[in-house]
Amino acid sequence: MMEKKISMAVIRRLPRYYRYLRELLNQNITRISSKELAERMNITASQIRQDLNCFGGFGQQGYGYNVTELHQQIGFILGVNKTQNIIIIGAGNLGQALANHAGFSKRGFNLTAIFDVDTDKIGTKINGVEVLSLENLGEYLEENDIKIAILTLPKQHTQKVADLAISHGVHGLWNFSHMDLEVPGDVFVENVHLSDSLMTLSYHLNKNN
Amino acid sequence: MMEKKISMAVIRRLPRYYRYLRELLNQNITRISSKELAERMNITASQIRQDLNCFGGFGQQGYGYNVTELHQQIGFILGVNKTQNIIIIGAGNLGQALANHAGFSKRGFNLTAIFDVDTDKIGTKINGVEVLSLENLGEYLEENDIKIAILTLPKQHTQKVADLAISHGVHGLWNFSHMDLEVPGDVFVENVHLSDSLMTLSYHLNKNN
DNA sequence: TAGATTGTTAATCGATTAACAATC
DNA sequence: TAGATTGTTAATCGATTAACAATC
Repeated sequence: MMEKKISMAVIRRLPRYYRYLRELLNQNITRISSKELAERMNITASQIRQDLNCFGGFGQQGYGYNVTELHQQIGFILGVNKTQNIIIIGAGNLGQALANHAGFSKRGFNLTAIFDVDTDKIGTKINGVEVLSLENLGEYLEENDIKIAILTLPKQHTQKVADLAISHGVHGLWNFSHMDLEVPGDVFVENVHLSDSLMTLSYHLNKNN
Repeated sequence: MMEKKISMAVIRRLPRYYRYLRELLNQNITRISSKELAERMNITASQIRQDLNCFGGFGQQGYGYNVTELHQQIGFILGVNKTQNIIIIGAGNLGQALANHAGFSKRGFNLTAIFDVDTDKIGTKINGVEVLSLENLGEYLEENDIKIAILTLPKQHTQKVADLAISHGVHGLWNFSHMDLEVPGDVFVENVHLSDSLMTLSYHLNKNN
């Protein structure tokens, strides 16, 4: 499928396009030019056309883009057109919040299990999903088709749990631990470093002091 | 303070430097060269020196950087050396999880109140912090020194609540709603679009299909 | 056909890396 | 002093924007 390498900058814009196209569909707008979409998104039309052409010619000269089709194509590129199983490792505040988050299932992510070490939590259900013992993680991954694990556990344990998950077939890690993971080249890590994010905000409020 | 414009790319790396320097301190390492730090962080020494020199010459030729001093300087640049009051607007799953998150107070962020519209929640406490009615938000902001608001409410209401907060002195928004905010030029928005982040991860697992 | 807008090439801009003189 | 490593300038690389021929 891949010909030239797609830059990270482009990839990170795709979900935003997807979001704006969804909004257009909600407003029953079926056709849009790069120029008008650019105005709505506050970027250049040139960037939109360059970005989309990384994946193919989705538009039509003289007409623009068909919103339904473009939305669908980007959904396909992002892999949200199908169901993907995910697990959460770490049933703390954040893990629980993510388990209860409604938005993920809408985008095809199917939470099948939550893992923790706390015996008070093991055996209970969060948002209808069972909490299992971390001891059974390897076994569980062998028996189920899980490519994505959400890491919401204390940072001291994150690397070794990640290693375990990877050794049992997980290829994508959504890492909420406040540290960087080392993984093989064929595993992708998406970091959500909340403290880093908050510090960036703080910087902007304090830069003129 | 500011002379030349600091690029966003540099700013987003600062919390990561801060994190690695903290780690060095924990290991009782008091001195480090850009070369060695670069190896640990998997970036180039050149980039480290360029980044740091945006803010001043923190190093010493022939020696390297004093870890304690550099850590402190970056903390100062990020504004985490002092206490900053923050509020959470929206006491749902995510709002509650953030309220319970221990890490923020460690970096000087002091949660003073949580706002919601749910009468069952108003008057209760989350992690020792009172939940107040959203109706009292404007009044509260007038009476307290709050520069940062965390937005964890349904996206349909986020823009108007943001407008209200801004009109009462809030200058930084940590936006967890799945939408983009429009704000005046002197207000900074840091977005945490979790769905976008998860879709980026999904892309990488599906790109070779 | 004429008008509009894409796909794509070329130009510009900014960020990263390399090189090295300054200096501790 | 000699060795090491910074601060900073120059070179390279990549990403964004502009321009325009292709074409619906």
